Amino acid sequence: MHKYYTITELTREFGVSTRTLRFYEDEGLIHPERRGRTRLFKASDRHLIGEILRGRRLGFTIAEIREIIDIYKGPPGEIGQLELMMQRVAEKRDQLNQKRKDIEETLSELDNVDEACLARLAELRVGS
Amino acid sequence: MHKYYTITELTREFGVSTRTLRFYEDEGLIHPERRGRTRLFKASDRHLIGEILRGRRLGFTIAEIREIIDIYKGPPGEIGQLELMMQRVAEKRDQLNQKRKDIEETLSELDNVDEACLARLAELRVGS
DNA sequence: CAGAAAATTGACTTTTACGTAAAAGTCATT
DNA sequence: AATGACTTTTACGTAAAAGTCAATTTTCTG
Repeated sequence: MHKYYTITELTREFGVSTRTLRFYEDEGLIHPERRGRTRLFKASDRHLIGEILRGRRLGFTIAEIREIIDIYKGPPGEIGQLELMMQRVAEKRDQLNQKRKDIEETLSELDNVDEACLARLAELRVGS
Repeated sequence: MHKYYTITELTREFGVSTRTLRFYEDEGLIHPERRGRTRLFKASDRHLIGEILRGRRLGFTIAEIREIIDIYKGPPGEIGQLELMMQRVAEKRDQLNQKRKDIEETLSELDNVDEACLARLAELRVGS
């Protein structure tokens, strides 16, 4: 039961252009099958595109996204490789924690602005 | 008690180039004073640079960072303006919540990878 | 099987966010 | 007065990440 997706189905679903998906293929991030010259995307490709775009929303570059994808590809066999991989995981985790902290800070400042707006509105309604 | 910062003091503190800070000035994000032609940065400028770079780490464009900064500039007086501002705050909050969700998902996948690595390492040590 | 609709490649363009180099001006020390 | 560390403006350059356009296939549909 292989359901294949066409490129435009996916562009519609994810809100990106065909050019973008082809670009990701050129960059080696995805490897859709071919029937003739036409690309056929499987569920796993679709899933991967989701992860790529998630990385993009977080401001990661293509190179960084590639690193993350490589990590997902599953643990290798050899001990040295495993330790290196765990180190890379730790680095990515640090980056993400930094971003999360940045988000919390920004959100809390937005909260302040919001409260200030509400307070000012209340004043205006009473008729300061 | 005006302590001024020079441009290179700030580049060192924040790990950016002078070009970057001048660029942010060109873009109207910061407005350092001048003594002659030389820029003098105050504590408030320094603080603002911190917020700009925080936005940058989160993958916001200069235009988006400008929007956020404009929001911080404090609530305006008029009712219509206030409502518009609260709307913009809500939009930014949505963006940030999306990013936070993206982060949580990515972190949890990294956790899986990490566990898989640990499991594999344990196997290897026992001697599979 | 024709014709429309969709997909392909390739080349060129655009936008963003700075980098870099040139040519001076500023300032504190020696 | 000279050195050295900074700083300025102006201007052109560049890498990343697509967008756009044109010319062809390919595939789907009636």
